[in-house]
Amino acid sequence: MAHGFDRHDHRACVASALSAAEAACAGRGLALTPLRRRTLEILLESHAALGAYDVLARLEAEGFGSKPPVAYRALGFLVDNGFAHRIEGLSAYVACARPGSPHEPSFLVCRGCRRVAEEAIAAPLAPEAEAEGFAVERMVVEAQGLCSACRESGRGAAPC
Amino acid sequence: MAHGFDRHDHRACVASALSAAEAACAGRGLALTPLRRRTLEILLESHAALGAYDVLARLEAEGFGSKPPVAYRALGFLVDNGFAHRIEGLSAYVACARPGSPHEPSFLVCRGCRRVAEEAIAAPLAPEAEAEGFAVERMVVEAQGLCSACRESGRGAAPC
DNA sequence: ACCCCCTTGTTATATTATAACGCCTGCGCT
DNA sequence: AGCGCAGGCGTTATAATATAACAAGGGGGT
Ligand SMILES: [Zn+2]
Ligand SMILES: [Zn+2]
Ligand SMILES: [Zn+2]
Ligand SMILES: [Zn+2]
Repeated sequence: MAHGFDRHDHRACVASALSAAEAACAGRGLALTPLRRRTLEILLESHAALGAYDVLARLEAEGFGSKPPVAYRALGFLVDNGFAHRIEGLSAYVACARPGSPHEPSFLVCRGCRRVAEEAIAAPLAPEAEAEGFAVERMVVEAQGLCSACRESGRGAAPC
Repeated sequence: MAHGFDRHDHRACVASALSAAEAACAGRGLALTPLRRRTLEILLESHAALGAYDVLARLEAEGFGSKPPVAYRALGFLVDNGFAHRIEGLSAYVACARPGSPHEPSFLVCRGCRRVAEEAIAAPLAPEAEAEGFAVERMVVEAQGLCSACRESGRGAAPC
């Protein structure tokens, strides 16, 4: 199981993700430019999913461009190359927990704190897809709910 | 396996979904008003996912209100009560293939024609969630890809 | 020097979604 | 009948997410 909700050495988490991204870019001839690298660092600061406009605000505050395409393009690069993932259920973006290697991720997504745990599970639906003659290109698997911290703190609790 | 991409008696499909919705509303004290019923009929016309604004345009053309909340509220009613589902990967809505009974749906979603096949699979991620102390409230399982018809017709084919 | 590709930046616009308020109707109550 | 309330539908206005299209610069190859 990947961490995300548990306590862990997050500096190591960030460092290993960044070096994996650097290595993957070097190996594949991709340009991890300052903008793209900084965008990844912003996502890596926590295991929470950030909206594109949250990322954009951070980038702008640090001297990068201020218009939506700046963030969307950097996020697109990260997602296309497997360094980040889009969480469809939140329209938000999260750093990949296993950068560098291709994988079909699935997620536990807390609606209280927006933190995300990335899991590696076998893809479901393969037999059904085959029966329909359907060619699966990408699987979206997101479990939405509440993490233990949010449950205990009452964040996101259902109104009486 | 549910239909969606295969040929089938679609009039029966629509009729049974509508009568299931009527029965469920009657049984649960829900008001299947003309607006809500018509919205469901619009979704049922095909197995393709429709955007909220597509639905709104249809409703407006038929004399209902023309502003977004009209469509969003009707769709919200249908989704909340299990008569329709939101396809997160398309920000779109599709009629439920098994209305009336609660279920955790999963979908094959064609990016060529936006048609959707609803499947009933066992939820993945349960053991991972338990290990994290995570309380799953809703599973999103969507296989994005191309249906056989779209593959054969070249719709959505990757550029050379 | 010149060209070409890529990256970043911009302007403008499209698409999806919700907040907040008013009117009306149906319904239970007195 | 008269009243009050809840729900549904309509509106206005605005928020949030996303992309199209174009301009400027850099850097490498020839
Ligand atoms: Zn970490
Ligand atoms: Zn949480
Ligand atoms: Zn059908
Ligand atoms: Zn198709």
